[in-house]
Amino acid sequence: MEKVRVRFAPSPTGYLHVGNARTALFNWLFARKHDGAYVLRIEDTDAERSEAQYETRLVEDLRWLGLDWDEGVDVGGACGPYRQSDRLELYQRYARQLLDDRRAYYCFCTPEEIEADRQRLLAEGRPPKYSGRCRSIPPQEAQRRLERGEPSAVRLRVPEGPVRFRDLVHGELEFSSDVIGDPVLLRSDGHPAYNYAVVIDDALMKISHVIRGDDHISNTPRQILTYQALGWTPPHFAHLSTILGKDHTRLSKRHGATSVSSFRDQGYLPEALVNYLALLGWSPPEEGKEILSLEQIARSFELGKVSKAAAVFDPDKLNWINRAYLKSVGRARLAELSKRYFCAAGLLTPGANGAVEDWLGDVMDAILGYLDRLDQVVEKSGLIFQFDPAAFEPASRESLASEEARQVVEAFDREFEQRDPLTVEDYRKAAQQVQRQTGQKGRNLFHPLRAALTGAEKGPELEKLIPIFEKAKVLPLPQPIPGCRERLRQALSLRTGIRK
RNA sequence: GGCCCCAUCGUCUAGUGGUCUAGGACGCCAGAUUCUCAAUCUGGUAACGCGGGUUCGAUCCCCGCUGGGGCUACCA
Repeated sequence: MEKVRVRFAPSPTGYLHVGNARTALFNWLFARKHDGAYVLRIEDTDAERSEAQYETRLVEDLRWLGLDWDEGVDVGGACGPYRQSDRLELYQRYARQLLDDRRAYYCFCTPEEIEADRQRLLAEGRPPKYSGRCRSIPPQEAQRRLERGEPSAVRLRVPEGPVRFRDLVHGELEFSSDVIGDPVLLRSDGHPAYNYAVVIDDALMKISHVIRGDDHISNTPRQILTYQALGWTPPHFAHLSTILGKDHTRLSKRHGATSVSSFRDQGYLPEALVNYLALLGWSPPEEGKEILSLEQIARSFELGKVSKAAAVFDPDKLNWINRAYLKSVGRARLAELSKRYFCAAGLLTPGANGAVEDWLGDVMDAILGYLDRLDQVVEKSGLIFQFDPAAFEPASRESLASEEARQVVEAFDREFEQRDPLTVEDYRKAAQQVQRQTGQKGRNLFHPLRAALTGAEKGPELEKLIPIFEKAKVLPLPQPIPGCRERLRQALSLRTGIRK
């Protein structure tokens, strides 16, 4: 079997979008599955819209996702250059060949003429294809006009007859060539048109399978015709369905953040994003097992099993997958990853030391169950970083106002006094003591303690919170966090205040 | 307008001419657990767009319709 070579060929006209990321992913998976090569090519022939900074972002985003490439921009390779703007002479060379073979011709039509033709055809209710006006200009005349400096484009002479191809996800596809006007190969500024450049690049880079978005289906016949005119064998094609937003229109900024970098900023893990994207249009062979690594997915990936229908992007499912990964990454990495969010909120200093990071691990462990994304850490850890009896929830104030609750809290305070800092074991012993002393148990025992410690009715387990509060006492934090006894004392004085 | 693509629970999907009383996952609901909430576990809810064919029999094959999406550039 021929060597599998696939490519991802984005144009650097903006940030990497999740839709494109999925295309990149499926190419990567296919290459991995077949032990082939994955090429990254930059399609920057549209100088007006392309920007170098976007290429850098693209490379960063792809790397972050873990979709490494074997050849291409940034890594080099045998089929370079990998940036279309560096391949201009190649496009010229093959255009000349096509011209010499009379498979292509010079077109001197002005943009105004073409637009006028288009409008007329449209008005007549006919397909707006190129008229073919310059098709039969004799070579000598074309040469003369060229020498006179007349601006000209190069067009492919499209032959009669249908164009057929077999798409790896859609099956047999057929197009009538009489709706295809002679496409421009080279623009009058000498730059190649997209549909021409891809052909030259894919052929020269020996791409075996072109896997791309299904918005390219109708471009495919043109490209196949170009391969044929050059006497080359077209690659295999596979067209992936579009990703839609909740309203079933193409996923775009209107649906919120859609760039890969924005997902990173929100605190999605790359393995989660990529896992979710793979599930959009492809399903794992084993039912019920959807949390899979790139390697696991690559092993069972098949283009033929990819869905033809457009898929709606579902943030809920992405969140579920992200939660699954957040739970599995381990406290050290979690602390490391969450640091930037705490720093941004001023709760931590960037140079935080090992003890602080270790403590942060405890914090993350406590709030993990509440997180979809890492950018929620500050919000979800509010009751750890903020302690203000004046801001206690009304329900907590109320429950602390009872005599029973006051006794429980005071008893805890006495028990805690003997240990500093308090450990989970100390706390457990204290709870037993308090239970014995006050006769309170269960909810009546723990709830007043929770209310006094956090001022809230709900939150992480006390066994997790207590060591966090205690350890925080000695940490160099920008905003000090009171320990348990301090909290109890303040809560008790608050209650007294209310009574008066 | 023309051409093209697509159509199973709310969403992602499995599935095949009869075994489908249509499977899984997310979501949602309920129960279990817990000091509380979250997490977790268990259970439940929910779909073959419509109309014609073909066939002994269609979710699965064909046609039409409807709906959605795309292309229709000297953009990519």
